[in-house]
Amino acid sequence: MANDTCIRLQADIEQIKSCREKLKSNSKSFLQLGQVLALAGNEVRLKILFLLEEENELCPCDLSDILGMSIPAISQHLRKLKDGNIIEARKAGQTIFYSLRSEHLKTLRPFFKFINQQNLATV
Amino acid sequence: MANDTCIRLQADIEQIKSCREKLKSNSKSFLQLGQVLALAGNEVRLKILFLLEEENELCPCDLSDILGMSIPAISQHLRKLKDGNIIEARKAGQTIFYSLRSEHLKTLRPFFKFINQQNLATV
DNA sequence: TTTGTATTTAAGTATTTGCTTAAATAAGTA
DNA sequence: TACTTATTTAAGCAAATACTTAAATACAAA
Repeated sequence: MANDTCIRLQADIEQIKSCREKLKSNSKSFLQLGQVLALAGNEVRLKILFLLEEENELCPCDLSDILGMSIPAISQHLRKLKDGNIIEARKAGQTIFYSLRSEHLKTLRPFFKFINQQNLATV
Repeated sequence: MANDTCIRLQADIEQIKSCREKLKSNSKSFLQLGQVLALAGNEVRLKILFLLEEENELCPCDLSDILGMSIPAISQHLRKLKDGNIIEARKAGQTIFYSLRSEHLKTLRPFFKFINQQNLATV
């Protein structure tokens, strides 16, 4: 945070002040949305989320097969998604089924929509 | 990619096959969307994108003031967004104004909408 | 109880990320 | 021309990320 040169001479001080306030009043949203986007911004996790939306629920073993990745790698991605409250777990015997939490569906649905639209466009 | 244990005994082979195909036919979308989400998944860059949407265009110096960060730090974030084709630059004298590229607005708008909705909800 | 299956956890590591400081460009001004 | 301003680039570094392998946990069946 070196105070080198700024602020610039012709800067619109009012604009800068207003921007600072906008950030401040939305700070919670930026943190919250940023976390969800950071999780979805990994290609493996994006695929996992997409598959959970499509199939309703899947277990780590199935995801490992589908994505061609090791089980621990999948499990660690699932933990991140679970820690971020994006997915939840259901136990059935020794199998654990993961599914999307409805609270975040509103945020995620535009992504899925985008993917399905792209698919229609290219086929 | 250790082939440790999977696939599980009661796995639905058809489901796994169908999922693999879904991923394959959408592979371009996952790559593309994943890159945009990875860029937006950083809180600083999310704020920059939000501000560019609100203010139309801003220069690195203004963003540095608004966000309270060094100019090089801002500049490097802007370069990432530019490399990802999310923003574009316009030169005016020695000042460079950055703005959102319209192609990606469709993907980004739900985020801004979310932020503004949250703001309404909490005020 | 032993064995096998499904999953998680832990430790190690190579790569990426996001900043820092210092130097390099580029364009206006004196 | 030299000096300031706006921005980028480069090098260095601490922290985070995403995998690996090996060990631990939990449940079910023989």
